[in-house]
Amino acid sequence: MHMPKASRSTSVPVVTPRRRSSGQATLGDVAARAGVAPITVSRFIRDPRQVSDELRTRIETAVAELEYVPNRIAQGLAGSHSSAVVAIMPSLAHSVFAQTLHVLTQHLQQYGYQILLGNSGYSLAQEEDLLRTFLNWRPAALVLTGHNHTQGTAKLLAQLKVPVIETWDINARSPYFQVGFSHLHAGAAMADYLLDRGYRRVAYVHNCLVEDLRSAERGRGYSRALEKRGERPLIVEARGNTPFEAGGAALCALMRQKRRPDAIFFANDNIATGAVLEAQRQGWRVPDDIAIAGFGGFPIAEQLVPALTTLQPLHQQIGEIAAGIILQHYGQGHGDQMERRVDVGFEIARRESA
Amino acid sequence: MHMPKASRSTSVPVVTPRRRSSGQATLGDVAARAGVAPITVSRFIRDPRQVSDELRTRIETAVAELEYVPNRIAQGLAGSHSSAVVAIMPSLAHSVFAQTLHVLTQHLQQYGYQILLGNSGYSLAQEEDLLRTFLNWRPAALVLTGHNHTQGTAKLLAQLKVPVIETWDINARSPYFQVGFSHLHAGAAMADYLLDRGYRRVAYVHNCLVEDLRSAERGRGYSRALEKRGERPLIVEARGNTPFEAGGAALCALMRQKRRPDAIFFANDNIATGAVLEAQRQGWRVPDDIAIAGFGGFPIAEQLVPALTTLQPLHQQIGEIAAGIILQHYGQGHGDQMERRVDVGFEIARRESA
DNA sequence: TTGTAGGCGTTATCAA
DNA sequence: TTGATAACGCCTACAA
Repeated sequence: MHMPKASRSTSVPVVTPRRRSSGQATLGDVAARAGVAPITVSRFIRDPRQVSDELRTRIETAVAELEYVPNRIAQGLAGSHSSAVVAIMPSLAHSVFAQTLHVLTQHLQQYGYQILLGNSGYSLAQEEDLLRTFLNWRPAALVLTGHNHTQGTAKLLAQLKVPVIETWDINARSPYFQVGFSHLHAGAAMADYLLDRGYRRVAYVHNCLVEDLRSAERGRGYSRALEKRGERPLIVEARGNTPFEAGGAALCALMRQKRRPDAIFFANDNIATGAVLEAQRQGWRVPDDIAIAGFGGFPIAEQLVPALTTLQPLHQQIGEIAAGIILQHYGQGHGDQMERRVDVGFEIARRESA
Repeated sequence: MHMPKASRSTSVPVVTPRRRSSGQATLGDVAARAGVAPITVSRFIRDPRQVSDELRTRIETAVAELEYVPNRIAQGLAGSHSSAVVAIMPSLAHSVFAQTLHVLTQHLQQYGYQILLGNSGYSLAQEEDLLRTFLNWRPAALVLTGHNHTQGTAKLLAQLKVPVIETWDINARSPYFQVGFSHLHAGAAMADYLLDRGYRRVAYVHNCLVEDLRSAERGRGYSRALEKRGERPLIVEARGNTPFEAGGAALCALMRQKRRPDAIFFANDNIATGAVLEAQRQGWRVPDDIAIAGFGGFPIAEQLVPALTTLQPLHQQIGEIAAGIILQHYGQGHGDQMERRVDVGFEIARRESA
């Protein structure tokens, strides 16, 4: 038994060391119970093969009996990084980002990683702030959205030794992992599709999220495609309390113009849906009076009457691939691939509305 | 200058202690530079008023010069709690939870809290697992969904000394903070509304998420209301790849029954939307052939043709109120209220579909 | 394969 | 108000 040294010249017999702990079993507790040194348990936890069969059994028993769960905080402090994966999203109100996060969470959780969530509100400055804060958690990896960052962010990222993954966008010059697709190509592809279908006056309508650089990038792709075929681009901002309202309002505004478009490419399926429903209320026929196309491949698009033609990024896997990169970096999961740039691609879901 | 003690009787002159650190300035570095003890800097960081004016100035300078940023991991290990707030959600694929998280994040971020995100997939067992892991992070607060937990979860929660907030549901017996509304009442309210409108054969259709206890609770409310008025409840499960598909399929199935209902109450607006759109395809008139009501007050509901009657929980504030409780507990934010149970209530948005 | 010693960066406790 | 000391729970480096 452990006997605390007597305090100098006082007669106080035994002072129980007051513990600050949370009552959870620790590595030391397991070690004591199994009759081994703490470091052996530590090895067992990280890689059971490093421990002999006999000790392994004893430790396994002790772990089970004490319901021991490794303390990730302590691991993080002692090791070079924690088990936290930082994810910074521009918004969670958008279902696509929520979806990515959902999948990311699911995959990383089961391998013992935790998600530290940041919400940048489409602001690059906020992204940098969040990054500064999160780096103090010594994350095991970073998952960001897009490849546009402030200089400060770039500097911080450059010093990091853990994987950094940029999602949703692909850009040749980034030094980090990327999982996404080219929004420039996507915008051009939909514009080409509409032109090929015979529409000539094609407008592009996006939400007024100033900092959503990806929808702006699609707009650039759209513009280039139109100009290449001798048509004049028309980019309009939609405003409203909800994306549905915004889409409906934008449609009405465009239909009132003297030189009204014959097709509209919306920056996402929600505003496109708003437009389809507004057309229904107004009695405009889609696609005869006005063709409507969306972006995102949201589930609602397929159910609308008429069903919405949309550009569907194959983004379901973005979260999954991002998780895979992290797991593989740390030697977990199934080592499928490890390319620095994964283009998940997109396809045009050709339906009735355009 | 600091001189390391000579190792016992060896002639090795000076062994530079190898640092494993990441090169970041530590509390000790700041203390050395300011000529004070580390603990004094620690106090300064947590509450500058605890330090005399003179030392405060010196420490401030040192912090600035070294660009010192506290290590959250170490704080978490040594302190009674960290600056992380754990949020465990049943899913992020559902926009309502994503929304709550979105707001929670926004509010807590600006006060220096970080969100540790868990995804329980509607499983109480998983919730317990996540909780065990997350408790090692010594969170400053916990935000959970619902008041149903495993025994293990309950035991863990009972030991905690930080605020625990259950969201989305209200139940008188819980000892924790609660922010939400009564799903039992909500279900009954919509059933009563439909009965009051003259519908007699009212069915309830919910998604087949076995563990979504809240939609089941609304179903119970619906059943009670019907029985109280002498009608027979009919509860049906909707199945499909997407909620929209599921709603459409459920509608078709019900319309084919010999004793077909004259009104359907859907467990959420997405499946209700699927039903409205399916009715449109099938040529069934809503509400004349079949009345349709939803739950959730999703933005799409208002835009549909016909617009969807829905029960709208006033849930926008759930995340905000939860954040407020946490901030107030730690003496931050604006001290509005601090009731243990906040009923955000709901209202029936009466529209064309029922 | 197993163990010892010391450190990771901070805060709690107690004493001055 | 300030400081010395010992946690917090684990991991790295090195030795046996």
